[in-house]
Amino acid sequence: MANITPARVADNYAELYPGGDAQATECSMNLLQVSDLLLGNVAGLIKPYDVTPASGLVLSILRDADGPLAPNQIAERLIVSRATVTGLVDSLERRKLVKRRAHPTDRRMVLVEITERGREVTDIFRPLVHRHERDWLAGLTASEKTTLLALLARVQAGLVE
Amino acid sequence: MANITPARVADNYAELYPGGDAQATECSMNLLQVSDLLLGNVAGLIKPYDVTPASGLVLSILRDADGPLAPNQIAERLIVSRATVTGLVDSLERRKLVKRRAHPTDRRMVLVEITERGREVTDIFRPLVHRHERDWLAGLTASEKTTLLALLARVQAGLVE
DNA sequence: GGCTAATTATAAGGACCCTAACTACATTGG
DNA sequence: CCAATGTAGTTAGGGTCCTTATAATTAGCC
Repeated sequence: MANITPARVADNYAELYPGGDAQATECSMNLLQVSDLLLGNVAGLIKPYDVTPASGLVLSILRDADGPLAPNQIAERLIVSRATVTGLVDSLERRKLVKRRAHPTDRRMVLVEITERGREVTDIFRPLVHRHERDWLAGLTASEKTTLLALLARVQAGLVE
Repeated sequence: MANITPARVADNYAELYPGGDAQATECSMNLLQVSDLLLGNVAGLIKPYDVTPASGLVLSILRDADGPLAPNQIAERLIVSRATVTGLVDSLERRKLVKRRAHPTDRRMVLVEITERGREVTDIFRPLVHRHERDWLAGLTASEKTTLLALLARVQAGLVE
């Protein structure tokens, strides 16, 4: 098995990059690495249900919504383009997990509705993912998770400026 | 501009997922979201130099190595398959940023060598990325970054088990 | 009626990754 | 020595996810 360890900057980082911050770079590298591992784990977990991370998010959003949503709204929540949502909905519709319907009043719009089968699949894979999330982060105490969340929120703020 | 905020679980998470841990789920969601933002920022930053995140990593690895590396070694460091490295090296070679050479003794192997132009490009985009990493994380103090790194390392440990 | 804005869909493409199969070569054990 | 096995790199084929640009439709407003 691959022996994966936290990413480190070079020893001579400081002299190579006078304007840099070795800690900031290490944070970036490890943020990316940990996310990649996490995403891979999730992908492997839900693959048996024929769901991918992105389409799983769409299902999840629809499952929790009060009713059908327009692709537009889904795109906003996923922070992707509407064209991307079109493709994701296409693939979900092929698998009969969602269904497109006409908007009752605005005929430009489409409403995406989760099907009964979509609900069933979502209600299976999502608890599974959540249980694994719990296990993956079992090494952190509740207060450490609180700290991590607060730090991530601050990093995010710096990234969207 | 999109108003991106930290991801939150539903209010009724606890009753929906009795076996779950809302904090763990929020950590996962935000880890992925922050990484995605970070990767997007980096990609936009290096795009003018005609470098993508993955090929930039290959260049970076070669730039810091003592000499040429075998694709095998690059794949190990990137944690991707050899086939992926073949493609990345192909694209870098097309742009004259790296060059393939025969291994002196083992004729199964190839050595990938960064070119002078590759060094120049790397020496331009990498300091730029590092300065931005510093700015993106400027909202965190040194000790907070230390904390974040420690927490990420622990999360990683939970992910590779 | 006519203009502008909004919405979805389509087309074309790029970045990134994988597995499986294949070739060439090296190594090992009889 | 040589047959079997292992290793390195590539190729072929595929999949996911995302983009921009464009088209077609409709809404909303003057």
